[in-house]
Amino acid sequence: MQQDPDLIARSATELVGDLNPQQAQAVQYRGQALLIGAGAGSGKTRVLTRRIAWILTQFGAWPSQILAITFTNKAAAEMRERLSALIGPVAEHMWVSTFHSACVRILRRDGKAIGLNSGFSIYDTADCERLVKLIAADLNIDVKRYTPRAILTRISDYKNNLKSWQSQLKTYAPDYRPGQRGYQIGNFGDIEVLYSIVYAEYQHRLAAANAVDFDDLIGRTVELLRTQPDVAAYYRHKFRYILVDEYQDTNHAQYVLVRELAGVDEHNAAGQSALAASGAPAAPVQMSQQPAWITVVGDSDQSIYAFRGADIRNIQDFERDFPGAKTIMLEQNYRSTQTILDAANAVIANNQGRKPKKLWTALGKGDPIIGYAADNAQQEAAWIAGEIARIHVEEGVAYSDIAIMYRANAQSRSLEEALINAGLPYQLVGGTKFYERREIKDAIAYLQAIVNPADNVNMRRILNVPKRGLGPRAESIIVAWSDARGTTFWNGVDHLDEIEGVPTRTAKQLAAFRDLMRELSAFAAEHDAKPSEIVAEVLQRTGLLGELQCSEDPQDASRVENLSQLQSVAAEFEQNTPDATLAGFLETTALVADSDQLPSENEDSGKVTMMTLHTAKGLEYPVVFLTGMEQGTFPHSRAMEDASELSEERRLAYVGITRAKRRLYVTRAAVRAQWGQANEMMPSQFLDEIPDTLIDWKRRETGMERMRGGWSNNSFDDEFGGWDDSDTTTFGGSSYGSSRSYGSRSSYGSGSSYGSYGGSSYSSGSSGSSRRFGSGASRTGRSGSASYRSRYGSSSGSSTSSRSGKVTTRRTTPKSSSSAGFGVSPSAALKRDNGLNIADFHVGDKVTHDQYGLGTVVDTVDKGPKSVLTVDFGSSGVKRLMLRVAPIEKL
DNA sequence: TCCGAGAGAGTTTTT
DNA sequence: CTCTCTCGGA
Repeated sequence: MQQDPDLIARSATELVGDLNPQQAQAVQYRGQALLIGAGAGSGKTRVLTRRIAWILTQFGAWPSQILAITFTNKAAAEMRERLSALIGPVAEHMWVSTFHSACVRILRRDGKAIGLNSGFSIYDTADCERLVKLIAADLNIDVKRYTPRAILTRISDYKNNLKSWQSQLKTYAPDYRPGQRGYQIGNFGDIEVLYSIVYAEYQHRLAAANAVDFDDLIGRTVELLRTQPDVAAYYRHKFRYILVDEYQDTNHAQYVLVRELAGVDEHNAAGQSALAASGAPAAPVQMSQQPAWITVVGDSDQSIYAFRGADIRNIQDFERDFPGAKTIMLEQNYRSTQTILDAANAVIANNQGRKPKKLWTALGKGDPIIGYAADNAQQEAAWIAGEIARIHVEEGVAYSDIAIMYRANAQSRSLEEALINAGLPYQLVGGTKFYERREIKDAIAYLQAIVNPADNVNMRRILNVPKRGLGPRAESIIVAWSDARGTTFWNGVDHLDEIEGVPTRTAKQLAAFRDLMRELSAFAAEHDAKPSEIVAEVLQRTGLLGELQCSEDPQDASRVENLSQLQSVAAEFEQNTPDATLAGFLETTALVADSDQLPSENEDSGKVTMMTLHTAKGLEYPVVFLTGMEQGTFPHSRAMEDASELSEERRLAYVGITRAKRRLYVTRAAVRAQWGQANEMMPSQFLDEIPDTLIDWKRRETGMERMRGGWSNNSFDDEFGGWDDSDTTTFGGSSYGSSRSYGSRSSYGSGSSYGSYGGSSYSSGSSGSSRRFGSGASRTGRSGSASYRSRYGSSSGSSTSSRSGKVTTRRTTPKSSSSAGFGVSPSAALKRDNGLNIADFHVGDKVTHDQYGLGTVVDTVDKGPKSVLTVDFGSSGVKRLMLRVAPIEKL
């Protein structure tokens, strides 16, 4: 067979010479189904890329015959990069992508057969929620009782298990016709009835809008392959080798998709497999009616996405699902020290029903794990910051070699603050995503509406953004017209002249909107290959940018910046993409993941990385801090009851521990504020599961625990929950190095670009960066802290010392809150009255407003409890305030 | 229609 | 605490 000139031929020695026997075997295996059980750090990406190279050069396959699936774009990009290095530029046109983008590609090409036009929109969670809300409003569903989110979760479950809306409807609500108007959900005995109806309606409207959601990308591709034999035949003929990474995280739909693409079941139906008989089967490339060869790589101990429908049985039952499958286990770890692996092994061993597996390493014992028990989250964060500063200076550890991990995004706040205080550069991964910001979503909605005018959700979203006097009233006029004709919202706008009873003003504004969209469409059509120019045009012409630029609100300044960032992203896209289109650009924005924003492995960001444990999967760092090791935080409180959910938490712990290469820290806090409410936290059970000999506790018990003789016997008095102690100023790590005070350090690090990614605004740190520090101190008036104060009030501002000689200074200053009585919370006071009397105010008086700041009274109207005060706040404008409830204070 | 203010509800993890 | 929704007033 003639080889592609772009393909660098690699000899067998080059491909497997430096591998261990199991790895080499996995690379070379010939057979229809191969499961590589790849423990953490066992070099699976290496094996995967080598295997692909092997298939190309040794089996003589064409690059186009390979489909390699990963879970994130970043993983895909990385694999492609490694492949390029290994086999040359040919890797660039191979199908190496995520499940989702592979499906987009298939659906763009062949989706027409199942009613999807190629410009279809991909709805993100927010879009989907909007759609469900619209439906709920139309069907008169109480969204307080049945939240759109809960409904969507259910719909997602259906889709992940390939339950069609048709079958759901048949079972639970056979009388419902999707798209019928004026239907109101009445009484239903079974909640499934409601779900089924919404599901059906939801799919109906998605179809009408030429849109799909994330789950549909998989589900509808399966539908396509199952219902269109010619399409299925095309892909089955095309892909002869399918490789799936992170197989333990596949859900049922993805599992079926792989089978369908490979043509496994078609083949089984046609006749019995010939491959079991022959010892060394020929590569399928020569016999195209054979199913494709499947390689899956995964580790059932790292399955952490069950909440999203991942079914761990896919990997556990692989050998049963694919008869004749070969399993190869990779247990040698090349990443971590033995100490770290021992900890990981010990923790995961507590999970029931798993195949025993023991990672080992040749790297030696290494440092002990370092433990630290803090009094509260702030102190935990401060200690971490101090420790990072220390190892950076004393041990020369680069910031970019350090990662801080936590269970939930909410935990990042205190860590961020501590790093800022310590002057350490960091980068936050995840949290509020760039593409989820309001201004970005608005801009994208325009683009989406241009590409796909049928997209009712996005079209309706932008109708009145920026404000152009087209409110719910105008919207409903159009909706009524278009619904009655079974057509799209845009069609209604487009045929505005045919609609009767539109108020003149509204009609005029609607016409302006219509013309705007027509012009933008025309512009987009002419500049389709230049998404960045379309973005610029949209931002300008719609007034999206202008509105923000004129705004006084400082937040809007960063929004402007984000919008210009969007334009840069578009420009970058069109530079890196040979056949760039606007639709293509939108696709990339729809399918980005948190981890995609991480710099690739050979880039040194020079910053400490902070992220959730989920995001951290697949990554590795020399130094890892595992924070918030408390019952209720990690394992998460919602997961502690259920055995299988707890197992998943434990796998998450396993993932976290095995991210560390050289040194692992585990930290916890005795008190963690959640929602402004402080709670006592017990140490995580996962800490107990790590053999004690592996952990070197720098501080084992917290101050309070010592005071009370440990946490083992007595349960806590609720009053202790109210520690109001964010203002810890000094503390010493009991046995730790020289006692120094952390947290006040400010001279390390570059001192610039905190929390920003790529010099721009990906992270949350960029907008309103310095808002709210030490929030704990402002919690006054809660019953807990009030009683705390009365009991410990004498120690306020002074030092409490405990046996270990630890010195902690706290300040519990109650913030002066506007004229509310002692012991009454400000909000409770507002509810009744703020106690202000209109008689006390006169024109010319100065007042301060919580939001607007200083102002001058320009008018008073005495209407008893409904008295109104008019105040000129200067740059904030003149406001009329209901005196009774206004957050103001007289000066 | 727009705006501000107040009430209320919600936080696990995410392709 | 923070975001969203609802309500009342101009």
